[in-house]
Amino acid sequence: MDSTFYADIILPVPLPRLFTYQIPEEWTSAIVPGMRVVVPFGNKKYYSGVVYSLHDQKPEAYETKEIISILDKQPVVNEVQLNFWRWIADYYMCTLGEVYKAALPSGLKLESQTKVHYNADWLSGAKLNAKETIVLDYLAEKKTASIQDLNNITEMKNSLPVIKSLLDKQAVFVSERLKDSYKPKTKKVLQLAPEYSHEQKLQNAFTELSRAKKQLNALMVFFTMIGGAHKNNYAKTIDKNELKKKSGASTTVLNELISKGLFIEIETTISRLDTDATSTKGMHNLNPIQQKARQQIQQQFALKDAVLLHGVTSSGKTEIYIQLIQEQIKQGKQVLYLLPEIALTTQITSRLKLVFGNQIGIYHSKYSDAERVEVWNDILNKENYKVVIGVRSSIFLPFDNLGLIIIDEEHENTYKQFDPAPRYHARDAALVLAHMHKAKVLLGTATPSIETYRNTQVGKYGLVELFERFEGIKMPRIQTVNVREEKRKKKMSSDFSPLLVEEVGRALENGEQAILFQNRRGFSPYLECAQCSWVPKCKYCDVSLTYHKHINQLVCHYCGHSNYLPRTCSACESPALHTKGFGTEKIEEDIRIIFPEAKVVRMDLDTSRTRKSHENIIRSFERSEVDILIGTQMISKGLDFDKVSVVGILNADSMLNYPDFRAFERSFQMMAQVGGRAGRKNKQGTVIIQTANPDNPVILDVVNNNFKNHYQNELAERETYKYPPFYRLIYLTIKHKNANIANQAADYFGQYLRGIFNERVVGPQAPPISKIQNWHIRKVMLKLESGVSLPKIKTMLRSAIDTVVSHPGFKAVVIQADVDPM
DNA sequence: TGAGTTACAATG
DNA sequence: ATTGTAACTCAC
Repeated sequence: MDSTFYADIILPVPLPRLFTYQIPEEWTSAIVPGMRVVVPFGNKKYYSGVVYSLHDQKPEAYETKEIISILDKQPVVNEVQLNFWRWIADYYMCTLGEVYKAALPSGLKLESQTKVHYNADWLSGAKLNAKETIVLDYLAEKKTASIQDLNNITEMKNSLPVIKSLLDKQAVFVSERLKDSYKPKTKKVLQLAPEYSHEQKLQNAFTELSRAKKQLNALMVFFTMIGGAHKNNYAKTIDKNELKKKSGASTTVLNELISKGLFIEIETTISRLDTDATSTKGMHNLNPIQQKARQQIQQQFALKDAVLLHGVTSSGKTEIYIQLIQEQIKQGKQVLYLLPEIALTTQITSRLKLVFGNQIGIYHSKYSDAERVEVWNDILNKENYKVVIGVRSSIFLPFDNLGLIIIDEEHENTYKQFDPAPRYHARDAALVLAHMHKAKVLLGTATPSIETYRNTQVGKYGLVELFERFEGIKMPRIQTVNVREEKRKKKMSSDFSPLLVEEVGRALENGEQAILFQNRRGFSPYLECAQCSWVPKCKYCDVSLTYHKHINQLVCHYCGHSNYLPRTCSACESPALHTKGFGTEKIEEDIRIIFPEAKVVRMDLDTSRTRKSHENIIRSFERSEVDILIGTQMISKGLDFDKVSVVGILNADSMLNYPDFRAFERSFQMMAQVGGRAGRKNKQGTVIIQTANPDNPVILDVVNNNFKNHYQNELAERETYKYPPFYRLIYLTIKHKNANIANQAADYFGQYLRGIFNERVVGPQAPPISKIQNWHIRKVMLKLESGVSLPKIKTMLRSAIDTVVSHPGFKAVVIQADVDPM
């Protein structure tokens, strides 16, 4: 009987198994699944991993290594989370290590950093080349440097070969260090030392300080700050920095007072998160229609685990959410409020803060990592937050008592992570998470996804409808303009139809605002040779480069590589290179010519990279400092502007013609959502859709505001062509740096799969963009009818992938699976 | 001949 | 992913 215990550890590597380590005897009782530990991995690496399970089965095939240290006294990941991680890894065909990487904020993951040290005992005998000399001279002075530093000073992408040769010559040695990248924010406060609360002692102190004028002054200011030299105030603390500012005393002066024993210095951790609001005001009473919807939701929750709230924009969904959240808090439960993107958080957060004060935590990627660690710890320790507003990744927070998950804008595809693995859909994963907590799920949207709506129709989810706009706001009038006709009649001014120009002009006259919507950034300007039609392409990817006017450069939207403008055509050397296509930049330019007086602002990925700039644009639009807002789909997401009377959709066809089975579904959602921005109290808004095909069924459904018809049409199409929700899809991506090997591997893989799955296999095919960052890409699609056993399919698929990538010659082939792709 | 590149196996 | 090693390539 072996009394040694072992732990199976999740490590942040994309390897499909756990790693077993021996637990040092003194820790056998201290260690629990969910704790972080440091373990050696490979020759000289250390990783921090998460304990998945404990057991006493000694592995027979190899010698186990020991756990170096335990980082936590309590688990940072709870049991439900570990089960949830396991589900994600199985369902989305990735490793637990990949889930671990996605789930924990990086502040909770330790990074291993290789440090290079100078060997002082080294006797210079060997000859060194130029680079080696540079590195060694630098180290002789600094003693220690990171690989990063050395890359910088040698101006090499990778200084490792140099370091390796120095290592061989024993001129340097390296060490591994783990650093904890999260540091709590602290502040220093000062307090009067307790012995000075005696009147006499204090008097003496003042006398003694009579010669140290600055110290005396600082002490006086301190007393005014605590509210006077009175016993009741002596225990109060003052922020050291504030005292410094108010008294004008330097740090030395204050430190002198500390060393004399007058002050004691206390270091306290403070929260980076904004927790001023503590009020629980701002609950609005629901109107009768909202009241009824709320009751229906509760009735449905008694029968079903998930309910879809299908409510038009401005129908007051948020107020209903607030009531439901309030109820959960009363029962001592936690609530997760999922939003698709940061654009939405600002408005919703301020609304919810009014009601729930500091019980609200916010979790999204544009927050600093330290802030995210604080949210994580707050929920782990059950401190303040009962409600978390967050994006995709907030499903990984350490909830232990969820009562309700609200998934707002349920149809949004930003809930799906594309790259890297885990390629999970936060909506679908949240439904599983809710099930684990026995919690309810409320899905909310004005334009449900086909999948979700079908679930309501087959009785899996409840359905509550809310088709009345709040406070008598009318639904907008939607019109189409046939741009083909207008072009033929030469009525178009650049990309704007006469009707659109007229309506925007009228809005401006009335002091109202307009939104112009241009679908996706990809529909953007590029350079073309007027003589031979040559178009500059990215040297690493199979895409034409996009022209960015403000930086006067060509940029690849796939790898971000930017190029200066060529002066002549590379094919025929003609200097006649012209910009083609139109993106938001060109629209901005053209609209300024038509309406020179108007204040125009553009919002797309380029202008709102950061949270702040995004908020600034939205805020200045809300404050009516902007007349016309031009944007990509970003602007379609849930923003409620009060003064928007006209919305123009400049080119509806580019979305409809997109080669994807979801093109119609997305077009409907996009047009309906953007259109929903129009309209204000007591006045009907106008939506103008510019298209070459005004009779397209999707456009007609948008014009008639007929979601049900759109759903029926779409459902029929999906069934005929074997797509979700009738069939499940798995995309498989085959990648290799060499186009030939990519082809061969893809063909081999395709045949192998066809042998197992027969006609369910489509491809392999080269995708429209067949090369990204020098990786050649091929795709295979699997269409699985409902009723097949997914776990079995995935096991077979896994072994098929293993067979291909272990085939000689295909060892460097990468095959990635994307389950339920968007 | 040896530095530089590429392929591959192992990681507990 | 990362790292070490074996096999291989290419210019001198």
